[in-house]
Amino acid sequence: MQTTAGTIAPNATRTDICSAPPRRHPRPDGQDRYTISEVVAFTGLTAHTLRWYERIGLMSHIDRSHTGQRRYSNSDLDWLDFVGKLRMTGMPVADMVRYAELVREGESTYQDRRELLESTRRDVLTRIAELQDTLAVLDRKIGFYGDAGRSREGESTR
Amino acid sequence: MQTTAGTIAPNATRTDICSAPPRRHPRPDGQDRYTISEVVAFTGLTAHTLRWYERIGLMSHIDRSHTGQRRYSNSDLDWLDFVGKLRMTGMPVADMVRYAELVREGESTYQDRRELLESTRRDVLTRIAELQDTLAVLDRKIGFYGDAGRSREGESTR
DNA sequence: CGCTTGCCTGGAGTGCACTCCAAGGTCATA
DNA sequence: TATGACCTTGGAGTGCACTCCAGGCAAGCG
Repeated sequence: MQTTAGTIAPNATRTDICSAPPRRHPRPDGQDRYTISEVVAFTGLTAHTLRWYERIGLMSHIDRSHTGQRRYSNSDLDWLDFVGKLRMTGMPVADMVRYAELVREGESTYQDRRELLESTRRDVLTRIAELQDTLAVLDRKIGFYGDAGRSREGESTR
Repeated sequence: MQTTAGTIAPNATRTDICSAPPRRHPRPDGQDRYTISEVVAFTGLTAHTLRWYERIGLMSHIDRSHTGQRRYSNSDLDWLDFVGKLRMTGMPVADMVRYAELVREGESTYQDRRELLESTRRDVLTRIAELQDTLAVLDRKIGFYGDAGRSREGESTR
């Protein structure tokens, strides 16, 4: 199933007016009724996982075809993108569901959402710092094994 | 149980001669026979986890007191430190066990160990880049909720 | 029409990394 | 010497995030 994934579709009709990142969708708005297997191809998630996300409320109910099959939209794809980012921060799925609920509750939850994102942001900064620390340790050890492979590293499993 | 955690003990007798990072141990070498609960306090791991690490071969057998209780050494602490770093990279425990086995097998495994660390290093770099990407997305969204809290973000759960 | 392929559902199963339990031995302090 | 905190073991249990299964519906094609 070859799709036009990667097509640059300028989504001028969307509502994210300001500081919008250049989003690209496989098909322009209006023709965005993707089957589950197309979304699998776009996102790398499995169909199981997509259905499960819907079941637990991480996505609101997806449009259906007249026979009941899921038809995903461009904004579903955007949401999945964002969920993927949150997943990379190590945020538990339950917290993502909480965020999704806040979004569904409407504008009154702006403050809560902002706080949640800011706390996530702090977590990300911490994690980056930890990883850079780890990188330094790895570089040091790789140095031992590479250059001075002879001199014993002070390493043992105990 | 207050300990002298954080004490700067110059471990001049250790074998990591070159490019050694300034390691600090709660007690100097020679008096380093920590109980499991001391190690819990130092590392933040649970006693359960420490015993489990030993069982699965992530640590080689720990010294025991005359009655069979575990007594951890400074180099055990160093190893746990390193394991903590590897854990932060998202490396599966099974891979860490593999690395531990390589260390136990001796110098003949230098090449393998180096390759493992280098592949881990690449993973870490990738992860840092992903997180920085995520950070940009978060900052953008936080901007929406903060400054122009009124203008609708192009966000919905679908 | 039959065949294949794709999709549907609720519920059960999987793998990972712990996490806890029961039953008992040990150690420090009063 | 007694009390209570700490330590031991093998094996079972937990929580998370999927992952799969059985049984069935629907569409496209020779």
